[in-house]
Amino acid sequence: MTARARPVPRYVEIRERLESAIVSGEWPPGHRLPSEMQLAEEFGCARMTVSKVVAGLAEAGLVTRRRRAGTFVARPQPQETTLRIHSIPSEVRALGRSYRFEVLSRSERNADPAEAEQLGVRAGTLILALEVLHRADEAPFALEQRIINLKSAPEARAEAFDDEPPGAWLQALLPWTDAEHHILALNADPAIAARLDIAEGSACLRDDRRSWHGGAVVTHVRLTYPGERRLVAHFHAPGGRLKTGGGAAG
Amino acid sequence: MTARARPVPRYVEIRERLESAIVSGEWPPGHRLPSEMQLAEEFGCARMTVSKVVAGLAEAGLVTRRRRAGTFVARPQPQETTLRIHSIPSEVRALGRSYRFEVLSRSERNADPAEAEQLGVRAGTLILALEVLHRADEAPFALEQRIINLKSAPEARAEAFDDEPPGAWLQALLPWTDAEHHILALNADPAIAARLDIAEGSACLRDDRRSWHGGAVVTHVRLTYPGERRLVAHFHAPGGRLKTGGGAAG
DNA sequence: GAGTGGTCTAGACCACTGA
DNA sequence: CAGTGGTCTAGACCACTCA
Repeated sequence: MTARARPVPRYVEIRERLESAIVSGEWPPGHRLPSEMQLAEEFGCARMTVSKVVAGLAEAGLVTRRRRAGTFVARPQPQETTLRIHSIPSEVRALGRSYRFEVLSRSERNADPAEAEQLGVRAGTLILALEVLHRADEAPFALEQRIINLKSAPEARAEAFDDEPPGAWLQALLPWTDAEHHILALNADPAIAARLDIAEGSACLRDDRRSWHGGAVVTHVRLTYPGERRLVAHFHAPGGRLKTGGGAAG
Repeated sequence: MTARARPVPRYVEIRERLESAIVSGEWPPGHRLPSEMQLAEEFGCARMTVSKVVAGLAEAGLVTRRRRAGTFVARPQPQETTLRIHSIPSEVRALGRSYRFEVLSRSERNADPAEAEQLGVRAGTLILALEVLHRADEAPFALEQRIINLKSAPEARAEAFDDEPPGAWLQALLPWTDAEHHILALNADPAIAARLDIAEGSACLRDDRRSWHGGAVVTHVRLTYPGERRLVAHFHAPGGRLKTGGGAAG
C-alpha cells in the first residue's frame, strides 16, 4: 500500500490543493473545511498526513481550528506586515557598494541616568560606549551610537573592533534572544549633520534598538541614517509569510 | 504503554530541552545533535515525535540538517530582524486613543506618468486617487495618499469610504498577496506640514507601499507620519520568531 | 454523547550521502 | 553500504466542546 515513486511528497500536494482552494476564494472566509478524517479519505492517505498539513495552515494563519467545531478559513488578516532589517554591512554590500566602518570614539564608564534608562539598568552600571561610522563607498551611511552592558559582555573591554563592527561581534558572542526597536524620523542636529555629512535640520531615519540575551540587557544601539536612505521590504502572502527580505536603496 | 496524564505535550518538553541546550551554549554552533533514533530512545518516545520537534528547530533556523551527516547547531544568524507594521486604526487604538479618519480629496482620473510608475502600470490607466487624514484623539496622526487601480478594484468607484478607511476596505475586498514597502525620512514640505499640523521642514516618517493581489497591482499608498511618531516592535529569538507585534508610541 | 482536533506509537520504505 | 533524515501508515487515546 506504499506509493512506489514519490517525487513530490504527498503533503506538498495536499497543502497546495488546500491553499489554492482558500486563496482562490473557492473556500471563502468562514467556510468550514472537511474534517481530517474526510480529507484523509479524499486524498487517500493517513489522517496524520493531512493533520500535519492543516496544522501548518493554521500556524500560517490561513485557517483557524476549534475542537469539535472544525477547521475554518480565516478572515483576511488585518493589514499587517513585517519588515526585515538587515545588518548594516550586509545592507551596504547588497547595494553593491564597498563597506567600511570606523570607531569614532570609545569610552568605558559608569552609565549616566539617560544611558541607564536606554539600557534598562540602574545608573552607575559599567558600560562601554562606542560611536561608529559606517561607510558605503566611503560616504557616510549610518551613524551608530552604542552602549554595551559590561556586566553582560565583559569580553568587550578587550575587543578593539578592528575587523568587525560591534554589532556583528556582539551577535557572534551573545546572539540576541529578545529585541525592541523604535523607529522614527528626526531633524539632524549639528553633531549628527557633521558626522553624516548632511545639512543641519535635514530629515534622518533613526532606529533605536535594545537587545537582550536571556534575561539580561546586552546593548542599546542608536542608528541614524540620512533621510533619503530607504528601508525596503518585499512580502508574499498568504499567511503573511515572507518571500524575500529587504534590500535597500540610497 | 501510553502516558496517562499528559498536561503538557511530550514534544513541548523535548523542544524546550533541545532549545535550551542550544541557546545556553551547552551545544555550541557546529555541534552535532544525537540522531533521531538516539533522541527517541533518550526521551523514551517514538522517533516521529522527536522528528517533528527537530524539523521545527530546523525550520526556525536553530539547526541545519543533512542526510547521513546528521543535525547540527546552526551558526548564529546574521543580525536581522522583522518589524511588524499594523494598520493605522489598530495602531491608534492600541495607543488608547480614539480613531477617526476623513477623506480630504477624491478624484477619478487617468494615471499621469508619476502615478503610473508608482502603481507599476502604464500611464492612462484609470485610477482612483484619495487623500485621507487619520486622526488620533482628533490630532493628525498620518496622512494617506492612495491611488487605486480601478482595473483591479472597480468596486472602489461606488464606495464612499464613510465607515471604513480605504486600506481596511481594500484589504477585505482584495487582501494583498504581495507587497513592497519603502520607508524613509523626509522634511515636511508646506503641503504636508499643513495637513499634519506640524512645522514646515520638520522630519516625517514615510512609508510607500505597493500591493498586489495575485499578479495585478491593486494600490499604492503613501503614508506620512509626524517624525516623533514611532514604529515599535518587540522580538523574541531563537529562530527569529516573533513574540509580540509592534505597538506604537507618540 | 459524539465528533473534532491534538498527540502519540511502533513500525515501515525511501533517497540521499558521507564514511 | 550503512546510517541519516524525510515521509508515511494504521491504528490509538485523550481533551475539549458543541450540538
